[in-house]
Amino acid sequence: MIRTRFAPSPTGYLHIGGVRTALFCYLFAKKHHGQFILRIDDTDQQRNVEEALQPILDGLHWLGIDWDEGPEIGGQHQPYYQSQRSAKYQAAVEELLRRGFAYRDFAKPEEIQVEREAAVAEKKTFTYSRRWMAETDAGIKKFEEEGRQGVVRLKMPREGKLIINDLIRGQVEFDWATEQDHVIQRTDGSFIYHLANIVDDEDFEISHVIRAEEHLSNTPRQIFMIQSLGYRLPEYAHLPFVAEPGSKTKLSKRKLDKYLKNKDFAKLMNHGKSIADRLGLETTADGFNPVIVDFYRQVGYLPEAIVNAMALVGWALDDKTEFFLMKDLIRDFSLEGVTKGAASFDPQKLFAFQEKHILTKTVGEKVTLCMPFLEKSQSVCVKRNATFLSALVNAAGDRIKVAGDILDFIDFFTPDKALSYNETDVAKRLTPESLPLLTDFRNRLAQHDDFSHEALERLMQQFLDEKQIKVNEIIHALRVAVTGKGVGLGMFDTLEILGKESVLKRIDRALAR
RNA sequence: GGCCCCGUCGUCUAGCGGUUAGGACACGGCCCUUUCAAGGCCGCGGCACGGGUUCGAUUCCCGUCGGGGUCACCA
Repeated sequence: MIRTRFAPSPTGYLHIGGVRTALFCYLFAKKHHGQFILRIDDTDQQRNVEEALQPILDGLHWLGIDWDEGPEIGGQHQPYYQSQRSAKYQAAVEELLRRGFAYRDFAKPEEIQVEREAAVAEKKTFTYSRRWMAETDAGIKKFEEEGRQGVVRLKMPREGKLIINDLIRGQVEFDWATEQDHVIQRTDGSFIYHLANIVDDEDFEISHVIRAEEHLSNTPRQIFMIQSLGYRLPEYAHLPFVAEPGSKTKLSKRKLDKYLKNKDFAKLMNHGKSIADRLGLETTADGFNPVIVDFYRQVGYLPEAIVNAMALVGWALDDKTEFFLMKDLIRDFSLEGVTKGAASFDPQKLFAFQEKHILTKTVGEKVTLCMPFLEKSQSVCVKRNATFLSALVNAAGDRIKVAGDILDFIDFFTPDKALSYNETDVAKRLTPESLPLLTDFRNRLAQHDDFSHEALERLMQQFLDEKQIKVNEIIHALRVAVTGKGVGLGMFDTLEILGKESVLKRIDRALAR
């Protein structure tokens, strides 16, 4: 049975790089009819674990990355929180000690630091002298009488090689001598991640450890523990990490200021922010930015677009296929298709996937997606029914890229007498030449009852023929009069959707300016 | 600094000894057009460098350079 796991720490947000790792773990498991497990790495006893975990769970649910065992649903290997698994870690530490693969150490941090700095000065690999190592009760007692506090360290081999057969990178060699005697249990008795990690993987029967490349260097010490405890060695697959836009540096949530200097990233952010502002959402950089999944949910991206985009950061099926839904990915995913080099997060490409995916949605689906955004809008709105919204969404067509873009058309919901005007457009389009024509056309409209798109277009054509003018000479003025803006939907769609009463009121108001 | 990983258009990538080095996003131009989108067509643009191996290297090997990761009583 193939079993993979994703092991986030409760940090309060789901990072886009984490999504990619979780997705690949999920896809690999599902592809092979296996199971995907979610485990929570909360070994450093944070408070508010539940609170900091919820956004991560919500994000995964939203994306459709569902787990077979883990928080909320439990499973046969529970608990899935590392903070609740101390007894197992304690047993493992004791076993390591008993077998002589670990020892108690009483060095003070500053004493280790002196040795480490000496090694750096000599440009050599740091190797701990084991001066404060205690392997007997007498030794332990002696150090304790000096007032020293002990930790448990791994007694790493100091010769020979380790060869890791990585499913993505092939054979990777390490010299044991370059590895260090890492701490696995702290002075206060708590456990270090690497220890907890391998104990859990064994306990959860994880067959494939699929994680980001930054863990490759940590693998030797984990394998040492696995072998020392007689556990089964999982397969390893180290993914390239997701890098910053236009760079090869690992993407991090902290460097938002830097990313915003990237024009494409800034564009994505500003688009999202303009929607969030109109919804009255908090947009502090800490919780609202394109590195965090919740950003996309809040402004109305499609989860399938995010999944599609992230799947192709570091993976490809062939030289042409780019559109994938989750089911396609499960069918087509393979570790052979995973790239080795770090792949940078491309905001433009992600947006392009959003455009492609929303194109597949019906008007009805888009209405459902847009509705919550209108309901949350801060603007003063006229109540409109579902038919009205359908007509609007239909006319808007592919102008609605994300659900929040419906707010671009908020003027359709504004009371006629509260319509705001873009003064630049007014100055440019409501000219002495166009105003008389607009007045004439307004009167035609007043005598006309059929406000269907087709009828209005015929009416306009008649008008143009009679006046011997081109459509350009009036239509821009008409648009500004009716919507207050120089850009918008098709003109006849606009008139039809607004309806006769509204259109006349708006034109009159513009003419009265 | 030690160790490890990586290196094809600006970006994501296909390529697994012989290709006019393919696609996508972005960008530029043209067409369509009532604005804005969308769509159609065309274009720009790449194998980091130097040695080998080979009849032949983007592809295999070595080195150089460049980028990155990791070396915590963080995960």
